Amino acid sequence: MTIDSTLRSEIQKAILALYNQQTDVLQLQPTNAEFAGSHTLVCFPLTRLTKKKPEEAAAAIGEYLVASSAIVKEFNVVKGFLNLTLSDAVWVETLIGIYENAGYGQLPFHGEEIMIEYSSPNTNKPLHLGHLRNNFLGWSVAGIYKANGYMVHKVQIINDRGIHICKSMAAWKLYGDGESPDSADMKGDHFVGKYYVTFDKVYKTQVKALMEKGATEEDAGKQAPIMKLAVDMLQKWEQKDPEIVQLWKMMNGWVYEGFDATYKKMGVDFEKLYYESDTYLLGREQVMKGVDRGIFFKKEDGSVWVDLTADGLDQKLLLRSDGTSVYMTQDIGTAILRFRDFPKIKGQIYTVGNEQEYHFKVLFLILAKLGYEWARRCYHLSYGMVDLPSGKMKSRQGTVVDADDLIEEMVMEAEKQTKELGKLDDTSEEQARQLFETIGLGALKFFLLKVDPKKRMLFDPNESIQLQGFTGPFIQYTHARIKAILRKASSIGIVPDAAALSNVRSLEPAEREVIQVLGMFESKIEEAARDYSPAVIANYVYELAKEYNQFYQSIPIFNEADAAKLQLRIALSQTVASAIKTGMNLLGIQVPEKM
RNA sequence: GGCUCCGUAUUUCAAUGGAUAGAAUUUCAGAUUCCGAUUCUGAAGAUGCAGGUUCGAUUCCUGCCGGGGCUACCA
Repeated sequence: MTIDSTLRSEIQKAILALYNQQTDVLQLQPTNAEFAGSHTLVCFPLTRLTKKKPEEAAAAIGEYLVASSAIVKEFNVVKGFLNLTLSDAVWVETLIGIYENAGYGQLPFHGEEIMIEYSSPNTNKPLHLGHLRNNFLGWSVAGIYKANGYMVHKVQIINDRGIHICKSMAAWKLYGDGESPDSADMKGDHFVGKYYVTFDKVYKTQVKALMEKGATEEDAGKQAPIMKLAVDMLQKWEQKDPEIVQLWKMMNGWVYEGFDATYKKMGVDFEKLYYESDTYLLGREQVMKGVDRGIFFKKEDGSVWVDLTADGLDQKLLLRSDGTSVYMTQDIGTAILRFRDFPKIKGQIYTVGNEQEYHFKVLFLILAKLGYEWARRCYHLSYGMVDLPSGKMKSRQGTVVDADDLIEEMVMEAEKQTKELGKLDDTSEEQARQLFETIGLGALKFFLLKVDPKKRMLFDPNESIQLQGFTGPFIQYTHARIKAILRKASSIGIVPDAAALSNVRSLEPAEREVIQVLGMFESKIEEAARDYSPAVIANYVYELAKEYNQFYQSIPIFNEADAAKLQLRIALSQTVASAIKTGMNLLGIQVPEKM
């Protein structure tokens, strides 16, 4: 029973007693700092029930609560707002409850399973900044669902098939000269990406040359020899030409090796990988069946379409006139395959950028038309783009921020700034290196996760490694400092004990405030799942750390003669530390014991 | 053009229809016995424009202005 829900039922009792009315829509919110109290009941909406002015009703309810409820100590009324002050015993009890609950912040498995897809890059070039937002977001939402008691299956779809990889293949075949990532001393994904760039350059020169000879831009695009080679490779691949399949496997293999290294650094993982090359045929089969059942229709040229005009959308292509599949086709197949593989999942979450909102709207509609009732429990976790100060990232213009480079830079910057502070006396080389990674990655993850996923955001590489303010390292530091306090406490033999704590009768305001924030943790985890938003957790953990720092600053923890009070402060510190740790872990961020 | 998302301090982000719109950053002024100055306190500074709905609007509705995205037999 949380304080909020207890208080709600007390207020309901009061309204029933005073006005003989039932209501479960009470507007309860935290009290503004300028007024006394911790909880505020907004009384304007109650006028209909009470038939009184808000101020009068507020005063009456306040008086009733103080007289009859054990938890409400005082009240004051400002306009229609009823500010309530709770008794300190309630706060102490709350703290003890959290302190003794080892599983705080983690609900037990309640039987529901859910699948989350994230990452899902193309296999023709390395991961960039946008992928980082995707990966951190997906991984974190998975963690948040787990904390809410779900069994979560993390998957991704690898877009290993299609013209994009054939472009890299074509360029490598023409200019690669048998080179491999090893011989070039490059990461596999960067190596393949290099040939994708080569393709683009050559292609542009060829198009330009053809246009100078009088071809239209469209024709030139199709006629360029290197493009013809890529298209030819794609067709041969579809016909399972052994040589092409071999080349395709080799180049994708290089990319996977590179991706794996990056995933490891990012700290993300997957339970199962789906490959487009494995699912597009199932998609095609399903589409054909849909045609037979009259859900889709075939045009004269043999292409297959779905008509969504009744749903306010357009007609959408599902199979090309030559019978080959498109993006939508394989996504249909993938979705169906996943529900076959994991029959118990209640739904799927797709972590994909918001430029594909239309695609997923269509996909879910199609799946529903095909009769899959789970289609309405598929959700597109759509996130905004990451912009740079120079504007939008464009791979063709080389204005992308490479994921590997960025992580490397963040770690180096963390090292530089930590060394400037010069507090690494007793740590080994290995520990120090680990710490720099923890701080660098922590800063990066926190920076990308603290913003509401739905919104586009700005990433300034120069400013991203802040150690102060609303940042990951600030919170990491707060945790490390609490740990130092706890080490000292245990060295002088202070061990909190619930029975002793419950003897504490009065609290300092700063202590009350920390406990109040602490008490909101579980509701924040629920909220984060409901909104698919790690930003909720990031904001909460920051608030908690800030609140603790104020407490730390205003109250000398070890200058307390009263043993029970001292224990309470240590219990408080310990509880905050573990809440910070749990919260940060939901964001995929480690918190060091020392830093 | 149609559909859709977004416009908040210098800047980057907050704000279930609630009180004097919060943080961080920047600048200036201060604090610190205990555990660790990556901390804390104070000051300055904002809702694109015009209407509407109501006790109350950053939030909901309409229009305008400005920006992004989608609107492929690409993925």
